[in-house]
Formats: sequence, C-alpha cells, structure tokens
Amino acid sequence: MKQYVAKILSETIEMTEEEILPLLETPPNREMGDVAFPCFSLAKTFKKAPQMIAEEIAKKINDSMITAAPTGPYLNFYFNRSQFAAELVEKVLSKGFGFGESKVGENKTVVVDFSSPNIAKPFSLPHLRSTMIGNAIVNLHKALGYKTVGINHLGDWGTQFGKEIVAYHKWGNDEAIHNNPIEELVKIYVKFHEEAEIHPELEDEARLWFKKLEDKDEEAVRLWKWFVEESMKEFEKIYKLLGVSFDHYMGESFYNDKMDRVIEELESKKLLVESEGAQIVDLSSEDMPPALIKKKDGSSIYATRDLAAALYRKDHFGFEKMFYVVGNEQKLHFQQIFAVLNKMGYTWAENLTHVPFGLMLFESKKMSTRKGTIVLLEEVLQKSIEMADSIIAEKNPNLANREEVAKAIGVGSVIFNDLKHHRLHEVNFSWEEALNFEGETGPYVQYTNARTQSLLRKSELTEAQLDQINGEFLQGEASWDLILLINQYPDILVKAANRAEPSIVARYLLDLSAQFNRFYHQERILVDNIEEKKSKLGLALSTSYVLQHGLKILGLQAPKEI
RNA sequence: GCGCUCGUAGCUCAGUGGAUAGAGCACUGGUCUCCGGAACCAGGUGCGGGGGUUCGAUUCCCUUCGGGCGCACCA
Repeated sequence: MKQYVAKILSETIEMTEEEILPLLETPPNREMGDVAFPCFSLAKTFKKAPQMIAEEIAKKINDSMITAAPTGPYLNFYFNRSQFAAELVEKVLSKGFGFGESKVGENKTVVVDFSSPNIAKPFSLPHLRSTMIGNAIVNLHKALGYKTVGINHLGDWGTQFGKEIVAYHKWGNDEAIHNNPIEELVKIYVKFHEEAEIHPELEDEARLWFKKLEDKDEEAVRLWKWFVEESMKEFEKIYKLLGVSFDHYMGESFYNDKMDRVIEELESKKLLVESEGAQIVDLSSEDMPPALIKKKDGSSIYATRDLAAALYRKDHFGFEKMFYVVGNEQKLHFQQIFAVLNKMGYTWAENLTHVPFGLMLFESKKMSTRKGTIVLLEEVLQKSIEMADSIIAEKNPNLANREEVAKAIGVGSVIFNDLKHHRLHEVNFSWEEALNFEGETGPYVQYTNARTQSLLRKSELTEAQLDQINGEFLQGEASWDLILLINQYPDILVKAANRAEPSIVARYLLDLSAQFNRFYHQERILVDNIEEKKSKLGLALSTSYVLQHGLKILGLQAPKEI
C-alpha cells in the first residue's frame, strides 16, 4: 500500500519513491485513511506551511485506486476498498501457504545455534526459550528463502563433568541412576555443590577429573559417555513433544580435536599471552576483559570451543549469517569471542549475532539446578496437555483425534506463552498464566483457525470453488480492518526475521485472530447469496492461511478442529 | 566500582520520533431464535523523576532513582 502511494506521489512531487517510502505512515484510525504523508519535512524546503503543501499536492493527484485528502499537515490517502480487497483475497488464495514468503534469502545460508541443553542436567523450563526462539528464527529464515542450518550445541563438555564424575564416585548408585538417570545425576550434582562449600578441595578434584577426561582417561570417558547417552534419551522425548528438530547435533565435545588448530593460530598471530599461568587474548584495546583460552592446568574452556566452532561452521556451511540463541547473561562472552575472531583477521565476525533473551523466572525467582529450584519442562507440558484434554472433554467430547489435539493445544499454549514476550524481557512463569487458554494465548489463535476451518466445512464449498471474489461484499469496517492486517503479513515476517524477534509474529497472530473474531461476530458469512458467501469465505480462508503459516513459524500446530 | 539490560493501566505486557498511548488478565455489566461462548461488546486520573535535542519525544541524548544480569581459570 505504501509502495503504491509512494509511486503515485513520486509522480507529482519532486521526490523519488525511495525518499518518500520511509516518510509514509499509517494513520491512527480508519477515518483518516489508509496511508498518510506528513508534510512537516517539506515545510522547510518549500518555505510554506505544511497544511498548504498538503492541499496543493492533493489537488494534483488523480488515480483510480486511491483518493487523497488533506487533513491539516497530513495528506491522507484512501484506497478503493472494493478493488483492493478483491485483489488481496485473490492473491492470498492463489498463493495459499506461500503468501508472505519470499526469496530474498535465496542462495544464502544462515546458521542458528540454539537450544543447547547441558548433559546430565534436566531439560528445565528456561531451556524452552532458546529452543523455541531458535526454532522460530530458523523457520522465519526458511520462509524468506534462506537455506538454514540448525545446530544443537550441546553442553557435553567442561569442568561440570569433572564434578559429575567426582560426585558419582562419592555418592553415586548405579541402580538408581539406571532407573532415573537425570534425577539421580542432578541429585549428586547438587550434593557436590553443597559439599564443595565446606570442602573447597572438591573443586580441584573435579578439575583434575576433567583434565583426565580431556586426556582420554578410560574411566572418565566411560562415565562421560554414559551420562551423555542417558541425557540424550530424555532430551529426545522433549524435542519430539515440542516438534523441534536439528540439522546437526554438534556439542562442545565435537570440537575436542579442533581446538589445537585455534590455539596454534592464535599463537602464530601473536595474540596469545600468558597471564597468571593461563593463556589469554588481551582485549583491553576493545575495552573488554581478556578472553581466557587455556586454563593453567592446560585444559580447555568454553571460549576455545566456541572459537573452534565458529571456524568449523564457517568452513563447512559457508554461512552468510550466524545466530547464537543464548541467554543475555552470556552477552560479554560472545562479544569477546567476536572480538577475538576480529583480531584474528576474520572480517566475517561482523556477521555473527548473539540473540540474547531474558531469564525465565518461576514465581518471580530465578531457577537454579544447583539449588534444586527448577521446574521441569516436561512436567509443565504434561499439565498443560491434561488441561487441554479436560477442556475438550467439556466442549467437544466427540472430537475424533482427541489425544493428538490435546497435545497440540497443550504444548502450543506453553510455547506461545513464551514466544509472545519480547525476548529480552524476563519471563515470569506462573501456573495460572500457563494454564489459561483464553485471551492472548496460543489456544485462542488455534481456536480462531479452527473456526475458519469450521466455516469452510459447513459451507460445503471446496477451496477451488472460492472464485470470483467480489470486493463489494468486503467493505464493512470489520472486513476492511481484517484485509489491512492480512496485507501486512509479508512485512511482519521480514521485520521479525531482521530483528530475530518471534514475538512480532506472535503479537501479529493475536491481532489477526481478534480481528477475525470481530468480523465473524459482526457479519454473517454463510449467507444465501452465493457470491457474497464465496467472497466472505474467501476472506476467512485467507485468514486461515496466514494463521496456519504463522503458527507453524512459531512451532505450533494448527488443528482444523479442536 | 565498571559495563549491559529493563522500568508504560491493579497485574502481565504491546507500541519506539508524529495527529485522542493500546491489548490480555482480573473485576462489573451486556451479547446468546444466528456460521463453535477457548468468542464478541461496554466500562480506565498509566509512559519512574529531572534536564536537553526537535515544528513535534513514551520513543533519541544526558542525568537521577529502582529491579535484573555480567565483569578470566563454570557454561
């Protein structure tokens, strides 16, 4: 719409389309038109009051699609609703699920590093954030034509395994661990931290065991493998439930044999210096604390692995951009990594983006594995699914594939509840909110979509029969607002991808659902007049395409009946 | 102490240079012979405080107060 106005304007005033486009706005309400051109900035160059300018331009415009009306300092444009509505609905129906997608990313690869849970730790609620934000970023880029590579950078290496091994030797019980791996491993891990407060020498013992692990000590490697195996079984269950998959599982241990190369390179580039017995890269020129590369006992640290990972991925995937979906508390760490790569001479370091997100709190408090104050994601999902099931039992007891739908709704509710928040904000998890399926929720969007599908079923018309859309029937305020929203969808996807911000899509879907429901209540859709019915149904189906596409981007399912 | 981040309605949050700042929850009332009530409609003294830039600031800059996070051998 703005593009159209910019084109018309460029023909009447001495500005190019490119200059006009960013100035155009959407008026605060419908009476003021569909697109507005503020004349303040022209006042200076023309040495005239903006009101005058608006009036003068208005007189010069003559177009069939739009009419221009000066309103004070603004020049407001009104579109021919009938024509615009019919064109849009026809376009959406012909493109189907392709509406909103584009090819701007063609032949470009984007790597997304996300989820990355820690082995031997529970898949807790906070991991949902990285997992679903990352998944959405992958989907957004796919929709824009990019080739995407999703990588799960598992936390399967590091001193924590030294701690786990020590804890296992001291308090581990094989049988208990086999029966309930994660829970037992966490239990002894927590105990380790309690004991270490009184006996700090335990920390040294843990570091020693990690060193042994890096040196391929048989016992250490055996235990580590076992921990990884048991953890992965648990994680897979969760990913299956969430419907999330990865192109690669390449955890930290994957880079064990790729770190020497990094260290050698740092040495040859004279970036590595010794400090307090450790090897570091000085970053004082960047106003940052130094990056620790090698600990004084010679074992590696995560910065080294992240450097090796970045180099490996650049070599193997030749990415255009890479996103790290990792909590905001690691911001400094990524700035350091990027700075080191930059010092190494890799100019592509500027294409690496840390996508930080806020903490997830439970009842306003931080969750901690060590303190045992975590909420398991699986528990939350199960409760939500049960809730969905009991609501279906009440409202639609004869639903055919009830179990499947309850899962789609229950899981969707939890995912949506997370993704609707701006990612940098802290999210305060509360049972009351998570188990509420009304208002600004995933189920509300899913319900709205099911409603559009229900209309289609009741109409006994097939999609192919929805031709000859007549815009005359789509001119009511509710219809027009709905059309304007649908029209925005392609821009929404671009904006969300550019900002790596899934909440933009989530918010949009809520707006779209609310607007559809207004339309649904204000106008009767399944009317006797066949032409009117087809036109309105076409609008409903267009809405449905966008809702389903958007939900899929966020990682939610869109059942046709719920 | 230094750095980053967040302060918007009772609560949870959108909006981020422009025309009267919006949703949801909760609360109250209403819609309901009609396409699914997980719905719709109606009800509001709110941009932490103070400066500045601008024709115009919730939005940008400075400062102050308050919450959160980070600041090398954890990830």
